[in-house]
Amino acid sequence: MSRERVTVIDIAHAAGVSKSTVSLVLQGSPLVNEGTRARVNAVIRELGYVYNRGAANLRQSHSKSKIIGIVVNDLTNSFFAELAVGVDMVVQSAGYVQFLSNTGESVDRQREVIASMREHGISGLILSPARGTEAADLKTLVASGIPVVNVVRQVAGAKVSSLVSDNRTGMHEAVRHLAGLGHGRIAFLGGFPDTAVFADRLAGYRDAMVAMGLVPQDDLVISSAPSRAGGVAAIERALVLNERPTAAVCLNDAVAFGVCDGLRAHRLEPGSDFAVIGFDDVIEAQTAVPALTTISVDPQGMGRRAAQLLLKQINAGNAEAEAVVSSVRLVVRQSCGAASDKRERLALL
Amino acid sequence: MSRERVTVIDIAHAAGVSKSTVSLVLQGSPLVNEGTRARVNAVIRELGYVYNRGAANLRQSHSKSKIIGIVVNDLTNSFFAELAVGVDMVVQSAGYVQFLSNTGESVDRQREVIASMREHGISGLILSPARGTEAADLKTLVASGIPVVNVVRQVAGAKVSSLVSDNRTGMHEAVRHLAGLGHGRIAFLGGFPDTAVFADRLAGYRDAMVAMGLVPQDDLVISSAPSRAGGVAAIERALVLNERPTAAVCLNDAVAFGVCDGLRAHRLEPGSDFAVIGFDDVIEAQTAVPALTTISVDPQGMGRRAAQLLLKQINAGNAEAEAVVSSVRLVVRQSCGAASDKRERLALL
DNA sequence: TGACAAATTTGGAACGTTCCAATTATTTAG
DNA sequence: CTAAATAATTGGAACGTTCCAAATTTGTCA
Repeated sequence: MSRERVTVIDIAHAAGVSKSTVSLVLQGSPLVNEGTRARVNAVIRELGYVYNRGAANLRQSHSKSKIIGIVVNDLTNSFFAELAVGVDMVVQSAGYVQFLSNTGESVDRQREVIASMREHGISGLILSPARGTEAADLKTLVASGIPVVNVVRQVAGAKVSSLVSDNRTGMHEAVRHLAGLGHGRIAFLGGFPDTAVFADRLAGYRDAMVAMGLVPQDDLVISSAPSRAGGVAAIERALVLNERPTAAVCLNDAVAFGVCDGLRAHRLEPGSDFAVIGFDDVIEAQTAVPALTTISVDPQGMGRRAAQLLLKQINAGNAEAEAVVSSVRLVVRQSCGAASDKRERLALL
Repeated sequence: MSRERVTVIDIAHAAGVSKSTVSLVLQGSPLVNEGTRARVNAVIRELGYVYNRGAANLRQSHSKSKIIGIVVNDLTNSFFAELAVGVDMVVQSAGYVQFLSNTGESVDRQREVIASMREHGISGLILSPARGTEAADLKTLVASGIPVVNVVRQVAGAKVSSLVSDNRTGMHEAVRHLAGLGHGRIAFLGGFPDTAVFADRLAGYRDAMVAMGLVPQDDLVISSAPSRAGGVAAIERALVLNERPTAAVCLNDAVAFGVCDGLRAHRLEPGSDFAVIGFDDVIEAQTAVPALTTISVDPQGMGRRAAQLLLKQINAGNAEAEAVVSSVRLVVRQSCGAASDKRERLALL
């Protein structure tokens, strides 16, 4: 079935030039005569030649493999799917192709896939590290000069670039908005306490509480898995407190959706009976009912930026690690029961 | 920064054996003495050697690159994200790594990414073809002996394996269920008429209509983009018909969600005022409000099966193209206003 | 036209692995 | 103890490209 491969030598032969010339044409070198170039290109098309990057990589530097890796901790979360799409867009148009793997929060799996990607010679890696990833896990990778950009989560002590959203400011905004609507008992729901994201967002929550003259009570901070199911669990616990909160900021949109589910299970309507704000602005946030008020981080844009950052580092040879924080903005929709929506809601009744 | 690479020769030297022996160890050959193997492995770890698959591929057959490609037409659709996760699971544990690309329904982009993947020497490809893909687009790929498995959509005339869900039977089930609930005017909403998926599902709809003694009227078949926005548009058009439908089967879940949105915009509550059934059973289907009655195709399982099929073909050398249709089942939830849910609904009032 | 410069082309040595045939070391059988 | 068989190891060619230094062709100017 598989007829034998057409190589650069076959092309050279058919075009009546040397393999070196063909190679030059392949690389778009300006050194070759226009006529020759045309002839070679014609033969290439005619014989159906396909470039063998493996062979080329053997001779060239590491950083020219035109492969980047992207490994995320949970691809079923649409935030990461979006992120991957963003990355794909920019690497694709830069002529790269991406290895994508999902770790499902397993550091073992993560170690394996990164090792596998290294064997294949990736020029760079975009990583949303699994929970529990340590700087040591990235040690050999960075030592070998492969640029790494961490997204979403940082790894303490790792000398790699990172792109995270402005978690603290974002959560600050969310709390301020709720306080502005008159809420005093605002809960912080969801997330694993040992993650940087949790810490940052919680810090923003606390900042804002004191800034708005409220008391950040520890029992209003309820951690859980950062998932829809986690959200349900968290609101369950919040609703049995002696002094129930009247509003909540959630670690992310998934948790927020779960919180809405949980509220309904208790005959409470999110938006009118209880205000909830998410974080991320995943696609479903705007179409859900009620539409979710959330902090928009534009996952696809974040993917694009991460890819650009990575490509910059790849091309720069050995740029310094760079930490960029991506700004976020509050998107007010219905789930927080904002004034404008209240009017609309009343009009319906 | 990047210190020079450790090669098999360095290992050989340090372990006091020849490079051939090291190579044998790397491949887990039984020909090498246990003592030697242990010594070599120790050195490998010690020097931090990383296997260079590019070099190995140069010498080995095409089919051993341990890379498979997966290209989908819309990664932002969580159906495909799920599918990719399924594929990743099985290829990962088979020691493969996957190139993943998104075409966004562009055949040009698709052509580019497939070409790029070929250059990198993929051993096989899982493809959910962009709209408008023709058999000719896959011609060179299959001619070069690279196994291809089409998923979700087939490409007429292409001699490649395919894995599609049983669209016809699934839609048949959906319609029969609605008819059983007493609905007579059932619309078929969403999808582009020039796709095989549309044709199959529509056929199932028509089958079932006549089987249930109903008349399949053409004005009840309303095509649109197979997206949430398309669903909104489709239901808009359905609601201005002289004789409004009272229920709808939708091309997929995305359309169904859009239909629900559109219904609410007209003060109609999906589930009680109008029955809607989707297709795919994406993750959100069970947590949405109302939970979506839909035809479950288990996207992740489908990804796993596609990957298994592909790996089988890769290992077989040159297996025949195989067309497998994956069975589906109706999952009754709230959006169709099924009896069990009506009771629950009444209890709430 | 000759000399020099510029433009183009080229052979061969790498790159890091696998594979083959051949070699050497170790057992086993007689 | 030797021959044959078996186990283990090995050097070198090959894979398809790029890179370098050198060679060849073409063009320019006096």
